[in-house]
Amino acid sequence: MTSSTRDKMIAGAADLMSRGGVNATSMRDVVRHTATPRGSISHHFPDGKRQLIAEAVVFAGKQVSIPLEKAMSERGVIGGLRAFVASWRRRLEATGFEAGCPVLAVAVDRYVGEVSDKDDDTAQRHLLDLADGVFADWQQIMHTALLREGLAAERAERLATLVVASIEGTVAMCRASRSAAALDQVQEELETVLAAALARTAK
Amino acid sequence: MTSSTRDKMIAGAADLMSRGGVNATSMRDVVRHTATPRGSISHHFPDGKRQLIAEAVVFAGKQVSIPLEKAMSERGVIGGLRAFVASWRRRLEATGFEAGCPVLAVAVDRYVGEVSDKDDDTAQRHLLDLADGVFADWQQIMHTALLREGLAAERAERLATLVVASIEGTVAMCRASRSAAALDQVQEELETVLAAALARTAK
DNA sequence: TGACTAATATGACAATCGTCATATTTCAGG
DNA sequence: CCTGAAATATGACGATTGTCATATTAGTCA
Repeated sequence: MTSSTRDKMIAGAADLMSRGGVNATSMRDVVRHTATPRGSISHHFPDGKRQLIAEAVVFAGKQVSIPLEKAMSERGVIGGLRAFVASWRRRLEATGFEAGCPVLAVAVDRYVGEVSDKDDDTAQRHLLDLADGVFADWQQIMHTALLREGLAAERAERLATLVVASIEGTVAMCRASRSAAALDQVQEELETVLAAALARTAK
Repeated sequence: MTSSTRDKMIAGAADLMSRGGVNATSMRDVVRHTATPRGSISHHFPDGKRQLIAEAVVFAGKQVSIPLEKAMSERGVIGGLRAFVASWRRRLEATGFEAGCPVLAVAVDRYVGEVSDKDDDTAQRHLLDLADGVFADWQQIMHTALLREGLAAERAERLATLVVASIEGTVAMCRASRSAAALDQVQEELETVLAAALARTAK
């Protein structure tokens, strides 16, 4: 059995990263926040903090993509978008606008803590590749859902990028304003755009 | 004369923040990166790092809003959008996709470095208020430009939020992918949305 | 039960952080 | 030139960071 301690550390790291970014999340914070033994860090994550962050990014990616894919196939593009936005709004309001997206945090922050500049660069590139993969994953789910409803491939790709990027930006802005108003506005405009794009192919 | 050292520190802090976030930007990095005297930090910024970050946010906000406002009034909404996107693309490509938006970094990161949790909360809230003010400033420039071309107030507000949020998110995603492709896609869709919204009022 | 590995506990290490006290330099105004 | 304030230089402080070495416990299979 893979230790539950490991999973708790990963989930806790993702949560802390979503609240304060990569460098505001210390290993001591993770064990404090998750009530896990500090002595097990190097045992479960022999590559140290960069490994924990990397696994937290992948974890956060799946945590979003799995329900997103289900909502897209069950309720269509518009319904999937609504579920996507609703999950972010729930997270924002449940935490008093303290928690955002840990993947965006990895994309924005530079990981510090390597000894040489060479290792620092490769570690940073690895984390960025993982974040990029998560974003690409979310976009592809949106992309295939749009294709399924008849959109042209290039248009579907552009719209998928717009949806993911705008919601990522909006979530961060909502944290700054401590209000979900921006999320309401963006949701409405995205629904309008998607509905118009889908209506054009349906006629 | 207000010291040029002070301005260089603020600009350098904004630059480093846009590359690695708030907590990856140390005061020693700022003086190293800007070749400014380390002994002058507490002289020019008696409130320490939080003051430097705060001034860097305001600086970065004006650095964007001033040319944005000019482009909006000279070239209209579509032209202003293109100038807005182009300036971000230039920044991304000129730095090898290392530099992003320092205001987004403040919105994503939690500032650590205060002694008490009480001071930490108020300092964090202050920085978030500044970041929120910058975003609101950019949105309002877009908002008034849309009003000037005949859009209804609520629609103009929603579109302004969509534009700022989606571009902020896209810039971060472009850093992760080390490619400006997402920026191209988002720009095209935003232009389509704005053109359609403006055409409806023009008829 | 005995043995062996996984898991956790504990303390220490060097490095870096923001900040501050103190000393020195720079330089405009009398 | 003199003076006083602004600006810079320098070193140190305590606190925190990631990491690791060592020791102890837990748990599982023979």
